Amino acid sequence: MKEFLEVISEEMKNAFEKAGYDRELGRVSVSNRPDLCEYQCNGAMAGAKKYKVAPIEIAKKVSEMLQGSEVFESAEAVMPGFLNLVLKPSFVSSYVSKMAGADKYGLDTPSDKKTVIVDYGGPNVAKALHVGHLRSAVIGEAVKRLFAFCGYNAIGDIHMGDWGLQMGLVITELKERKPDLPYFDESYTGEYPKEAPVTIAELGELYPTASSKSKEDPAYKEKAMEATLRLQSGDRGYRALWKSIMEISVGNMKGIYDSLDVHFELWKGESDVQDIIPEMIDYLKKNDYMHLSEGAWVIDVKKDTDTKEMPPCIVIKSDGASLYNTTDLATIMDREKKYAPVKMVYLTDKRQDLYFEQVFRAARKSGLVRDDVDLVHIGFGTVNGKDGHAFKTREGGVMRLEQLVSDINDMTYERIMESRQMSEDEAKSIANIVALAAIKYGDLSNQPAKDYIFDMDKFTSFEGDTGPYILYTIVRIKSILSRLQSDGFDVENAVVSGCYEPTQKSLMMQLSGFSAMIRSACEEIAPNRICTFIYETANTFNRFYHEVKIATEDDKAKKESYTGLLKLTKDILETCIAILGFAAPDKM
RNA sequence: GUGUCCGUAGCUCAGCUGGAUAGAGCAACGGCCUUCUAAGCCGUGGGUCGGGGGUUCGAAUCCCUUCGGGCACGCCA
Repeated sequence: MKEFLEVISEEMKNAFEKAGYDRELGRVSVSNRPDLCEYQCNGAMAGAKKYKVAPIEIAKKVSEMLQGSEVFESAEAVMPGFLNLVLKPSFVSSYVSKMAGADKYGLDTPSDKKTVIVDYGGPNVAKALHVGHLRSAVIGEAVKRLFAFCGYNAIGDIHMGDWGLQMGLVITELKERKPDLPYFDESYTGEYPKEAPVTIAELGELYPTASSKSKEDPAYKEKAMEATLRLQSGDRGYRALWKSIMEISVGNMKGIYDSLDVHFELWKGESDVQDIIPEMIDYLKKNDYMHLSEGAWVIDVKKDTDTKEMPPCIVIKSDGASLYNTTDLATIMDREKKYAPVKMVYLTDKRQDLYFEQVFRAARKSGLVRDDVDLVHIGFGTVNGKDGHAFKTREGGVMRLEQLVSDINDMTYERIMESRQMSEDEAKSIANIVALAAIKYGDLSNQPAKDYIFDMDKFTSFEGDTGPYILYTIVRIKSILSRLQSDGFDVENAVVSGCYEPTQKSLMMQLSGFSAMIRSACEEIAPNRICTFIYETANTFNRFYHEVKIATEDDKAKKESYTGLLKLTKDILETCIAILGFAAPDKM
């Protein structure tokens, strides 16, 4: 289905053509002066020079061509050459009515499903999830769902850090504490215990301890590196221990990601590509993509057009070990072979911008991906506290993700109990839904690349541009619909048939922008656009809500059309928040 | 030093490919609940869009320059 602005522009372009001007001048946009008109066209001014005519003359002529238009109620030419447009209510309502009946509310999707891989989450197996992991999870999940909605086969990969020095550190520290474990007994040939040697709480504490020890004590660090090497070279006991640690760690992560309604199709990590690294290295060497520099194997990624310094991409360190770059390149190669995606999207901290630029260039140059595969890095900003510095707990420690979610849940629960009457259980379950909306909307409504301030009080205050406000609006709609239902009104078959009120027309025009908004959000990988759209939609709806009483409307035709619009508004809002990764309760 | 992102109301932020009086939210103040959830709606006050040049009929938006800040810059991830 054609986008709303396209349909309108088409009408305008025809008028330009009929008036003897280039039809491309007829592009219509939403008015930035809502007090004057609904839509506007500035083409007359753009064309003035070309035709050596005063813009107002062009505008006037075009305006004449639009007399009797089915689309425009009025198209007024005003100085210096604007075309101020007001739409026919009948045109608006017929478009909206078609939208309501169309698949995905009229969004066109490609007939063949192309694959997009979204690489997000990126947790470190040895470390507890903290606030820093929030953005990657929240934005990544939204981006993945957005691609899926737009007709792609979207695959989310968590890409865990499960193979590096951090594992060696954890193993070393564990060995110090529990040297009698069978994993450390080289002569042991039996089955290793099913039960993990550490609890998740211990694990969370093991890494920080080991990490600080290794910074102070070179001998300790040496041991950790040895342990890492031993693990990587396949020591039976170490592998079994690693597997055991992985299991509890992954189990724990799943729980936390589930609580955020974040789900991955692939639980891959650095360890998964170990087997193909030799093959890749071989390929890179054979084809001379790699050369030795200062003892390390590197791929030169400098381009003549570069105005900045571009260090080479190091693939093998001078001590012969692999690193982050190695596994990332191998992962690209692996994904290319297994999924042949058209796009790979990475969500990490923006500090890794240069790093990904290097990796992408290296992958391209060496032909690890086809030329037309789009490799994009979405670097996001930091989550800060009110003081503008990295978000911390009250005590000044690192805020764990679990803690953060549970704090927001509690605050939300209290807020509900303050102003609503319901059972404790009901309030708790609603609190979880609302809290998730608060967290995710609070994050997603910001541009990904910008740092933002995670203000607990603001996020749980539920006023203004917040997730809860959006949910509240949806709940209001649900409430009317259920009232209509219980009044015996045929909600199910109600359709948008006519337009009677200004606020109703505004709401229809707002909803009409849905598919264009989704398309641009997807093209630019900007979930914040969806937030802006639903916020505007909620505002527009609430104005309509206050203006028009639906349940008590006597006119049957009006009531039906209102109800149809109500349903569409609810469906579109719910579709949007589902893409963003949260949902609305039935009441709140 | 090189590169990169940013600087918009007291605070937090929108402003899409340049367009007519720069928008929201919070905070402040004033209205609106016997009628579909007041977590809402309506209204008031508040900004030389960091500064200076330039391009243009027209600039928060594009170009240059300058000041201020964040971040990154070969063997970490």
